[in-house]
Amino acid sequence: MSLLEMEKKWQSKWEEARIFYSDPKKMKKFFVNFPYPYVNGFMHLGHSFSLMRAEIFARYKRMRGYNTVFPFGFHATGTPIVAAAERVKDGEKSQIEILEKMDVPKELIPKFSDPEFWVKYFPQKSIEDLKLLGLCVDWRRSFITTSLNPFYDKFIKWQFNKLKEKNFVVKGEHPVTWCPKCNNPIGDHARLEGEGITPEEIILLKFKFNGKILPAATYRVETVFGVTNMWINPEFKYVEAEVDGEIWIVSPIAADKLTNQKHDIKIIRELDPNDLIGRTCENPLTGNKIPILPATFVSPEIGTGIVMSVPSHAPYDYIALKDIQSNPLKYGVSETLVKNISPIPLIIVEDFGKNPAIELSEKMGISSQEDVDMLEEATNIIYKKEFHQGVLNEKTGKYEGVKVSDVKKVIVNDFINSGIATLFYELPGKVTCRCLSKGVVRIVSDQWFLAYGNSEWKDLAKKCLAQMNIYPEKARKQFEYVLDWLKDWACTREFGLGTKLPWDEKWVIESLSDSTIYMAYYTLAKYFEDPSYNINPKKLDDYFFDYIYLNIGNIDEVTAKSELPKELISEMKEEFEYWYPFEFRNSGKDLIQNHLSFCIFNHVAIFPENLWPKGFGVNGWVLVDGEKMSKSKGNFYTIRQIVSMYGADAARITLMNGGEGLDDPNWDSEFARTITDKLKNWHDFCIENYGKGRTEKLYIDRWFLSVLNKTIKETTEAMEETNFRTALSKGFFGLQRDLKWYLKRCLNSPNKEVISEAIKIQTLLLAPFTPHICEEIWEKIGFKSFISNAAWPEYREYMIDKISEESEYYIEDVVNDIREIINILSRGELKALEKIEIFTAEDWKWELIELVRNKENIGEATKTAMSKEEFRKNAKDVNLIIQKCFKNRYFPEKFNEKEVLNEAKSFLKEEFKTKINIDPLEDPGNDRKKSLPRKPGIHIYFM
RNA sequence: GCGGGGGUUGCCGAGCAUGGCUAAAGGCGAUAGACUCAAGAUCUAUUCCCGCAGGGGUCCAGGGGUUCAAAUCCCUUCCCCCGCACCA
Repeated sequence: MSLLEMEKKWQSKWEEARIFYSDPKKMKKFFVNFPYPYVNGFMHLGHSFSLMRAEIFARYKRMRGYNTVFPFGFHATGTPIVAAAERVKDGEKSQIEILEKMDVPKELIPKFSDPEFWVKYFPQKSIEDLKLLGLCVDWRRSFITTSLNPFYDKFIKWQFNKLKEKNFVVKGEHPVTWCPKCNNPIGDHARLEGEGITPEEIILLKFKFNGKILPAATYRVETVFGVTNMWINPEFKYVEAEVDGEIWIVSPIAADKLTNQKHDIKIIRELDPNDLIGRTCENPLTGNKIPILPATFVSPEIGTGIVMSVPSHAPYDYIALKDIQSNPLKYGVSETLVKNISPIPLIIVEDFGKNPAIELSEKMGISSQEDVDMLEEATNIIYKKEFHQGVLNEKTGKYEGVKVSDVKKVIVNDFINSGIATLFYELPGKVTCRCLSKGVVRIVSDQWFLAYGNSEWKDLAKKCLAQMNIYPEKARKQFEYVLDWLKDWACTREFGLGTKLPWDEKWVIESLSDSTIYMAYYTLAKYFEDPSYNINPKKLDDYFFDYIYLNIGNIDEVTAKSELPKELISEMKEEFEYWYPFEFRNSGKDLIQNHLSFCIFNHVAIFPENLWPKGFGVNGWVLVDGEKMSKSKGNFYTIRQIVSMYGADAARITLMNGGEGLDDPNWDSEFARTITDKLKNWHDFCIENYGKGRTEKLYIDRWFLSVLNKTIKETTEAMEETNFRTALSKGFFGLQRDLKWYLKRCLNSPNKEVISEAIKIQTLLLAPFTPHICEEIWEKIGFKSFISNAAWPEYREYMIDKISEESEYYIEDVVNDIREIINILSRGELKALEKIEIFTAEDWKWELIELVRNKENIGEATKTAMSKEEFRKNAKDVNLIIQKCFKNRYFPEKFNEKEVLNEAKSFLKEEFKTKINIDPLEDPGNDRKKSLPRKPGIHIYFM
């Protein structure tokens, strides 16, 4: 039978027997889950590693005797699917290609213009794929999110009502990237350019100009103390406008931006920049009168089109100033106006002198304000240096002596409070919407937030984390950091699939926010998804979830309202109470800073302490043969591709062998290719050897039983910590090596009981990883029930036999020594051996070791030894032995070398295909003298 | 910059929290041999350098230190990866 057939066979047997359909039982339970994937495509290698960790742990715990449940849902909330469907509708080529590349049948593609079709198609395909991988999932509990699933919809509404009751959902405003034409926020997926760009906060400083305001936009408020002049662009028109009751002068584009940022704005008239150039305005902070000068580097697109000039710390300003001072007439200003302008240094930085901008501009050889690239670079360097290391000087008044990075926020607040500055948002790069319009920043008001910044809430979350298992424990710090740092999260959108905010239906609950406590929903999904229960979602409201999840209300009321049988409601409630909380949820480490932390927050907000999450596992991102997986590199694989190329068992074990901990696991194609044969060989070996062999007990059998038990111990420990790679390394590769040695040592004649035991143990240890082939072996060696339900092997302490392990190391060392000598002497060419003689150490050498074992140092030891006549006459060897022992701090325990060697004699004979003499009476080469304890003298005779 | 994780012998990766049996597991790759008409698979050996008797030398990002002894402890420098959000 081919491996593929084997996999098919067992997958259908599992399904028939419904062995992974887990229901409450009077047993200890284990609840494993995985963040449901977003259903805009097939599941791929990236998903498979994280979910495989959940899978392996689930199978392991099942074998450890836990009633284990592993449910699996699908996520459809959010905008990407809607946007993609929209694109299909528009016949957009690139989107259609994406689908084609996924091997979606051509005739189905038009159907993808409906988001609902995605939500039907991909979950179904994903389930197929995951079944091919052999997951032990209870598929009765699968569901999709959003209002397309009325049950889930009700559940999310309940969740948000709960949060609202506790004042954890609050209203506020926040800036978004916005398309003025579509009248919508532009998410990353809806952009032609500018992915990842988000609004940045900048400050407008209100310079006074004849009762009007010249608002200069800046990231660097602290430099207002050093402004020497203002810049405006002489080539563009400006406008005068009434803004929140003041008269502002800004570029027309800036006027538009202000409208989107909640400012009341009315344009009064257009303004020629030349009417401003040459005149003076007033620094609102220092009261200094400063000239308004022309500069072409000023862009009307950025900020307000008005720039304050700080030549000491801004390369642009310095260069522009130099330009104009060297040739005022060219710029149409009088010489007297500019000649006395000199930079005002404000910030002290270690690696620079007084005027960093001047130094750096000159060092880089920037000559004109048109050298944009170099100016940008210089600006960046200076900004970073000054922000992180800079300290303000005496010109900055009360801020003197403080680091820029420490005082920036304070300055901003001070300025805003005193009315000389206001907040403004700007995009740090160009964002273009799919409709080709340019994105702007818009302040969205009446936005709803989850108040993760709330300190009481935070404290509860931290308490929860402290009680949780984190796998690996190393990741805990990261969680602690994130819980501290999380701020309020905008939890509603105006667009996309999802559940409507129950009390404000213009909003849809955002995708990360509707996925925080849904693990509790799995316990009920089994009922909701089964039509035979005839549950009407319209009847299910908060009262229902209150009762099931929180034990609020009474059964009679719930029965009446839901129109469901009392017994069913009780069963559902008991089901939830049985399974919850969950023990293990595993994901990529990228979800630490949002989803997993949100999961903690929402649990502690809604559920009592006994229902808080018990454990999270996190892992790195899958590499493919050492490289990041990406579609453009052509190393992007879906689960179905992987399974069809290598088979499920090979794929599973390859994934788990790829890595553990927080390191990025590596999918090794070479390993995947070669492991199949190893597994197949194991299968064949089991069938050939199980229940066969000699009945006589030998010394080496004891050794192997000891090793077997040590392996069980180490593998189990690794499994408990979800260190699956270690588990494979000990429990498979290590054991295989030991088995090989065992077979060699007993001259391929294993003891029947021992070999059968080994076959059982090895197959059991492997079962979570490669369940299909293990089921097959299990069946063929005569077990009637599934290995998936078999008990994990128990470690038996009394089987551990230190002495036989030590003796075996000794034999190994002897073999290695003999081999080394042969290699050196024969130099690669094969010479036939005549015989090998082995001489064990004389008793007095062992006695010497006993004598010096507890001595402080070599001198002490030598002195003691030499005081005895019998050692004195072998002074040279005594010295050698003492030195060796002390050098390695290793004093071997005495054992009967001759006996051990004799036991292994036939093996040695077989191994070297020659005669072996142990302690022969004749010793013509005086080889016995060379023997040391645990290191016999060896003499090799060639033909 | 902040927070986290790392840098080990051709590659991947153990070991490092409890320093000594560590030239440093295992896998992969490579080389040689066995098997085969042959390829693959499998098996055996080798895979830092030197060595015609089991030995010696140099190694674990760089530098310094502690110690009888350091890949392992301490200090310092350099380098890489991830996150810093309103997105699934």
